[in-house]
Amino acid sequence: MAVKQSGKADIVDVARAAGVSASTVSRCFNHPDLVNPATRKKIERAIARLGYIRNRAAQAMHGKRSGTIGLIVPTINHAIFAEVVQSFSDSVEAAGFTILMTSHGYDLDREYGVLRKLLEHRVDGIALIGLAHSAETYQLIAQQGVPCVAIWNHDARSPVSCVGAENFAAGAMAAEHIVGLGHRRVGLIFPATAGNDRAQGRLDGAWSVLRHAGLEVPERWQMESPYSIAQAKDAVAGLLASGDVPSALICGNDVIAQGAVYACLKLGVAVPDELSVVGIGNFKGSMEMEPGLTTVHIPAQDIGRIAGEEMVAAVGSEAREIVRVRCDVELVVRGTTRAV
Amino acid sequence: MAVKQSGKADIVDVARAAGVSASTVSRCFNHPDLVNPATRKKIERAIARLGYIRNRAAQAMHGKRSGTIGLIVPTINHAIFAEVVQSFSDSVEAAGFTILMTSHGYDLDREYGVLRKLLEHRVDGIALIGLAHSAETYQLIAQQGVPCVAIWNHDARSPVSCVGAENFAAGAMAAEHIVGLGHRRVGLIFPATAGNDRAQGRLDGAWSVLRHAGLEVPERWQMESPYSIAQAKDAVAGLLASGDVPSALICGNDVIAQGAVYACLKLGVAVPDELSVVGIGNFKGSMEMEPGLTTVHIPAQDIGRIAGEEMVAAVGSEAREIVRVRCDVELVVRGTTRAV
DNA sequence: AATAGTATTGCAAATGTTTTCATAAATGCA
DNA sequence: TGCATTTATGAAAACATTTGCAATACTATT
Repeated sequence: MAVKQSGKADIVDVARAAGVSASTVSRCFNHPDLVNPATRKKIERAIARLGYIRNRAAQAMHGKRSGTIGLIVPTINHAIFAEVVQSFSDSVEAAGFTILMTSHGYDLDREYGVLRKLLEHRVDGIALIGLAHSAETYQLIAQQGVPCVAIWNHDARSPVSCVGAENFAAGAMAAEHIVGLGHRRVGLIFPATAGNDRAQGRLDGAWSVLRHAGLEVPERWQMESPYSIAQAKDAVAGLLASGDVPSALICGNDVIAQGAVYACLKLGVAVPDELSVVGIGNFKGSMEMEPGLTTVHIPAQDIGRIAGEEMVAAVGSEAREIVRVRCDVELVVRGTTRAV
Repeated sequence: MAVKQSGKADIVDVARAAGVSASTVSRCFNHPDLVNPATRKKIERAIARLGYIRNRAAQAMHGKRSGTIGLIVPTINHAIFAEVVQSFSDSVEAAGFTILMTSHGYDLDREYGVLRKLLEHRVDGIALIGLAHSAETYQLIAQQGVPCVAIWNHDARSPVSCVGAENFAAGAMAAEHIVGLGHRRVGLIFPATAGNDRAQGRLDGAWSVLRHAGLEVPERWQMESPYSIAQAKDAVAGLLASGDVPSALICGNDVIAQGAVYACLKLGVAVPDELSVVGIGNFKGSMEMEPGLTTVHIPAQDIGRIAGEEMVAAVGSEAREIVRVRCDVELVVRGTTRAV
């Protein structure tokens, strides 16, 4: 019997080639201990000969797992998400799952749309970034009863499981460091906070500490910049050129901080002697910069790994309890800050 | 009639609720023009009321598209892959596909394994990074007749479609720039080339130009470093500390180049006055560095977008012709190189 | 009014697999 | 040797959907 058109073998072709029934072939995959070692050999040979590849779509129809985890990110085109996505992905792949990934570009309506698509594919679980999502998104997840883990933020009152750091604490820690060094003239540069609860939390944390210390921040020292080196550099260069300059700058993340340091380098402003700069995140490269960036470490790799483990556990169990894991942040003092 | 257990509605529940047959509901999704607008309304209301979500696994069983594209990357934890993955992903998502993503950590055997898994999920197409893959991988793709696009490299004799730049040209361009500036004492720092045809091509290109110019590169100036700022910085710092230093350094990519520049900054070696540094890639941040990095621009975003478009086209057509798109590289001279 | 054509819908078969149940063969024990 | 178990296998139903075909109702044409 000749091989059928290549790439079209199904389970009954294999069964025929091995001289057994389709049931036996199926069992050979799913309960190998129930089939005679001799027949198993025959079947395995037939599989190899025909180049058979199981069809998970057909398996998934039987209420079985699809073997996929849906991952929804704002964008992967950032150092920080790339790192957390990679470790999350490694972690769930180790348990045999594959990642179905989509991005929404910080648009919560698009997020709802891609969530629906993921559910059409019958993902076994959903991972999201952050805890700021639309009511429809949360409702759909609850209604479908699909395991869900929010990555990156910790909140004791989160409506779904979460694994992450407290952004408020991170922002507060950065500000405390600056205040503790005696700075009174402090600038802030953060991204727009709409739909970005990470940034919002950090900013709130920083403000809380600054207010508590009795510091005012004039409007012109409150800057907004997306997570882009180029735009942050421009914004800070503008500030430096104005001549009216704070003695310290708290940045929404390390990318912004890096842009700020480059702006200083370009305009001949000494860091940290004339301006102290603190970032948040401790991204790759922040340590190696010259001078090394003082920042608040957020353990992205741990967060991704733990989130993956929680996801696998949730998919494996029937209970839908909410688990919340807090990963601690930590101040890393390097060369871009000094006492005034 | 009460709603069934939430999240469990199937197409016949919807049909019952709308007072039509399942076929009509199915048609309502797939050939809406064939169903009466009035019935369509009824059905849509029923869908909304029951919170029904189509099951693509069941659709995929009918030889229909699964609506997924498999994407296999060595790692996403690099600026450069993140960028190309993002634009590829945007591009295929615009056509309604979702990305099934896996990584293999530069291990070609694992690559074969994850490819099989992707095929089990009946992806409509496969995207790979680079053209260096195992014979089994290529064979499986050919045998399954699944559309395939290799991203990142261009090669006129590639066994599958490809969209990318010629790494040989990129390496040659970097070397020509250095030679053209009159440098005779040149160092090389590249990652290990096993399983990484991008690096190999660049290195070959650089060597070709250097040899042609009659330059020798002593062993001690041929360094190896992975794509890591930290390790590149260490390696170059070691070189600088040795006292026997070239006048120019050609780096395997911008991450390595950045590490090299930081090493100089740290040890007080002036760039470009004492050492010229050229990178390859033109990553985000390379322009904003101080001094700005001279590098060879590889249009990652274009490559990702075009690869996505080619993928969508290939999935839509029956023909399996190989198409090869070359994206040109370009020298970007900034502040880290000067004539000697 | 008869005919032909078109629009709309339902029935039933098909898709590739898993699983339940039943059957058959082999084994252990008296 | 006969009976009860155990082991190995197959037949058929089930899963959620799509689609070819047939049936019906409606519209236009003569």
